[in-house]
Amino acid sequence: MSTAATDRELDLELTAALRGGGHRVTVPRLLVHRHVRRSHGHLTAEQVHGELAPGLPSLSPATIYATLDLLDELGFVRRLSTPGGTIVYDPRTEAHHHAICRRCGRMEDIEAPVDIRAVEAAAAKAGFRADHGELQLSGLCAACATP
Amino acid sequence: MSTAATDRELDLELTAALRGGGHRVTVPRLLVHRHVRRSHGHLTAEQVHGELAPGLPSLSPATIYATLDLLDELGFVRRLSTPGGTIVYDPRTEAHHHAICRRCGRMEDIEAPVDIRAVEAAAAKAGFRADHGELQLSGLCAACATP
DNA sequence: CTTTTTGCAAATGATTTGCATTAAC
DNA sequence: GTTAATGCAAATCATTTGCAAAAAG
Repeated sequence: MSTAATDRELDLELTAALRGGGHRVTVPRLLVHRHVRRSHGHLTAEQVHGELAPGLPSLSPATIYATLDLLDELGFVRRLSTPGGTIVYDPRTEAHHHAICRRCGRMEDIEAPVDIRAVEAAAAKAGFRADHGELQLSGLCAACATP
Repeated sequence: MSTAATDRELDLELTAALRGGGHRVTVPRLLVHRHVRRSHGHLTAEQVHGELAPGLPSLSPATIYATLDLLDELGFVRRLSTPGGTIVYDPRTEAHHHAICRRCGRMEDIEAPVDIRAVEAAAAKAGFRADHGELQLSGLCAACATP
C-alpha cells in the first residue's frame, strides 16, 4: 500500500480536491503539489522555488507562497513554524510530532503517541474548536549535543 | 503566595542571573525584564518596544530583540512562534500549552496536563536531548468560530 | 581603563501586494 | 467570453548587522 504514487495519481488527487473547492487546475499547482508530496522532510517556500525553478523558470515566489497555502487549506500539507520563526510545509498530515534543535534549527519527526484529549477538552471549554494538535520538543539534536 | 512581585524583587532576580552568566546589569535589561514578567499573555518584540518607548525614547528595537533573547537564555521568558510565523515571548515558563486560532492568530494558554514521556523517549532514542515540550492546538477561537 | 552594551541607521530576507497578462473553464 | 491565476516588480515588515559612542565593572 505504500508504493510511491505516480505523478498521475498525485495529479488526479489534487485535481479532484481543486475542483471540489472551486479552484482551477494549473501547471504551477500540479508541480508544487507533486514536489511537496514527494519530498521527505519539511520544506520552506524558498526551497520549493529553488528546486522547481530550473524546470520552470517563470515560476514566481508569489505563486509558490499562494500555492503552498492553498495546499495547506486543502489538507495536502501542513504549515508549521519553528521556534526560530521559519515557516515550513510538512507533507505528512497525519498526527505526529517534532523535535527542533535550538542550536541548528533542525526539525525531526517524532513517532510517538500523545494523548491530547485533556488539552482538547480544556480548549473546548474555552470555546476553542481545535482540529489539530502538534507537540514541539525543544533541545539539542544529536549532532549539536556532541561538540 | 502569588503576590505580585515588586520592581525591586524582579530586579534582584534578574541581577543575580545576569551576574551569574557574566552579563552586565543595564537599564534596558531591567526595564524589559520588568515589563515582560509583569505582562499577562504573549508579547512580540515590537509590542515591548512600543510600550516601553514612551518612558525611554532612546530604547532601540535592536536592544529589545537582543534583550528578549537573553531573557530567553536565562530562562525568564520562553520564545515561541505561532503557525503564522510571528515570534512571541511568553513570561510563563512552566509547562503549559497553547491554542492558536487559525483565523485571527489569537494565542491562548491551555491549562491541562499532557504526558510527553513517550515523545521524549522517542526523541532520546534518536539522540535528541529535549528540555522542553509544548503542545500547540490549531483551530478556531470562540470569536472566530461564531460568525 | 577595558570590555560589553547601546543606539542609530542601513542592510537583509522572507513574504505580500498591485496590476497587467495569461490561462482555465 | 468571464473569471481566476500567474508573473513581475515594487512594497512591506520584522529582524539583524556594523560601528561609533556611552555605560558598566
